[in-house]
Amino acid sequence: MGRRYWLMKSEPGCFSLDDLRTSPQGISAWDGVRNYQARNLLRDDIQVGDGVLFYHSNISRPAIVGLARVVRSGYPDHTALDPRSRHFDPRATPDSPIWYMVDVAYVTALPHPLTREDLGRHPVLGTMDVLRRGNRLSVQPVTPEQWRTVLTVAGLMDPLEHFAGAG
DNA sequence: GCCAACGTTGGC
DNA sequence: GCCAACGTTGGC
Repeated sequence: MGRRYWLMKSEPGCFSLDDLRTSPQGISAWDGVRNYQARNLLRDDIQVGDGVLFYHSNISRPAIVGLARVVRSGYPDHTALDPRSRHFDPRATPDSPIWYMVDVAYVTALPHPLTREDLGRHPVLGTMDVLRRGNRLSVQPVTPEQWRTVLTVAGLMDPLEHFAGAG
């Protein structure tokens, strides 16, 4: 299986793209996910090298604000074992950790954030899961086409590159 | 701050 | 196994 792409949501007041950028070596665990569907993605599907769209939620202008990549695949989320953590889950044990996380590395901020309005009026991006009303999944799959389109619309990829070698 | 949508819990 | 109650998420 080749590289896959994901969108990860975070409230910037809790953990922002800038928090990731300024983490040691630009790397942080994506911890605290307490939803089984998202857990399954973290544990089973997300692989090293996968691309991540970093999305800021629960603010006045929610938006895709940057890119990250996965640098460690799923491993037990130890914050579930820590009674002092606000992500503590008394059901979790070292043998049965229940919750999983991955490590992600900062890649870049988008020159301009892509707001929901931006996404919604684009023919390709308008179908993204994140726009679906009531969708609360904090880790979501993104298609390769959506990934490429985000990069192009954000100005991170020269559209003329498609024609390289064509003449 | 409001509230709709969603996931989880727990009584039955 | 059903489903009402509850807590949380997250756009607006």
